[in-house]
Amino acid sequence: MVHTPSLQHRLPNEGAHIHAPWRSETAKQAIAQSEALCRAKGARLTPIRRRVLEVLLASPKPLGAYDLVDRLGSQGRRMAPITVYRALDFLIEHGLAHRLASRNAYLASSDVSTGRQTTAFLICESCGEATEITSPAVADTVLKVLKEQGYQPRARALEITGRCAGCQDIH
Amino acid sequence: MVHTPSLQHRLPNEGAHIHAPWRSETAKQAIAQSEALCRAKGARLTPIRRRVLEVLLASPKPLGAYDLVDRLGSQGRRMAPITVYRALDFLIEHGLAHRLASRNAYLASSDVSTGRQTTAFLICESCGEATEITSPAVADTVLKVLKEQGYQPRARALEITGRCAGCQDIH
DNA sequence: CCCAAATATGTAGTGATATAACCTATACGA
DNA sequence: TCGTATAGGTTATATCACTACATATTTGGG
Repeated sequence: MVHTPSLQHRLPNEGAHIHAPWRSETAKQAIAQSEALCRAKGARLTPIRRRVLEVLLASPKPLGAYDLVDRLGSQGRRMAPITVYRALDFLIEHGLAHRLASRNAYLASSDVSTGRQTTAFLICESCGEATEITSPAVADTVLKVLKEQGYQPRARALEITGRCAGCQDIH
Repeated sequence: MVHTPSLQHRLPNEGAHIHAPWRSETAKQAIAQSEALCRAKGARLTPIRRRVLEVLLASPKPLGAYDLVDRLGSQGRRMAPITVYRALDFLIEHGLAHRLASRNAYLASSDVSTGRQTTAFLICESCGEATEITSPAVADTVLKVLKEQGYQPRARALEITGRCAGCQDIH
């Protein structure tokens, strides 16, 4: 059991936050935040990168790189895979998107302000939906374990697989 | 850098255990355990599956599927990738091996007796070595978060990235 | 403003990972 | 021992990701 009162008592549910970026108002807000963040950093959120981010934000589920190719190319000429990968690299590097290694899929960061802290993804093995959470309890525990083993932590994403509430009884 | 278990497994660390299956005695023991486990379950640890497991056990680092193809085929005819993948499927299904999604790599389960409990892997982003640990603290925290979000837990592997003690100062 | 350097994108090809489809061989129980 | 289930062989292909190099665009210094 991990005790981190200073972090936990401020938040309900031990501080796990969830977000719903694919709803259009929220997505607009996310784009605005991303633009602000890039401006502040001198990073260039070009039209291509912005479109990739928009498509990711518009999807409730993580998308594969070639899914993105398809969706981005629906209007006009098909985009080369490498172009999408480059845009994804940019977005990930600046904390605007994440890669789910266990699914070879990408999703928009739902809360840009958290930056590159340790976040966790709950991934439903049935429907594939992913919920991004920032849980101090998880972060603290992970940090502690890393420290114990002499590892220098690198803020990365934790992928936790389960079966979401809507998929409990299926199959 | 390889750490000797005798130095680490008694750290005051909330009970996180590490293992060193690639040392031959330990590997032999692991094979014996695996055989016993398969017999008990009526699962067939065939020669191919056993060889794949042995190669995994003999490696201090996770191996890619095609690494396995190379190592297994060094004597005699090259094994088809699908054959290795099928063996890996078997081993993973029975808790004898794990897949590290973040690296597209596979490693032997270092403690067969823990079965399919929640285990965690500390993966060094520099040298690629992976340390399997079973940490009650991590398991509890993850379970709690899953429960909060209405997820039904599925015992899976957690991949935690960092930089191991031996790679702190490099690059 | 113009040019040079840095950054971003286009284009073609390839490497790396994983599986499909179909068939044959072997093991196991009735 | 025969039939079924499981394992493995063979060929081809799907899927994911990147290399190498050319071109275009942006940006800052003169």
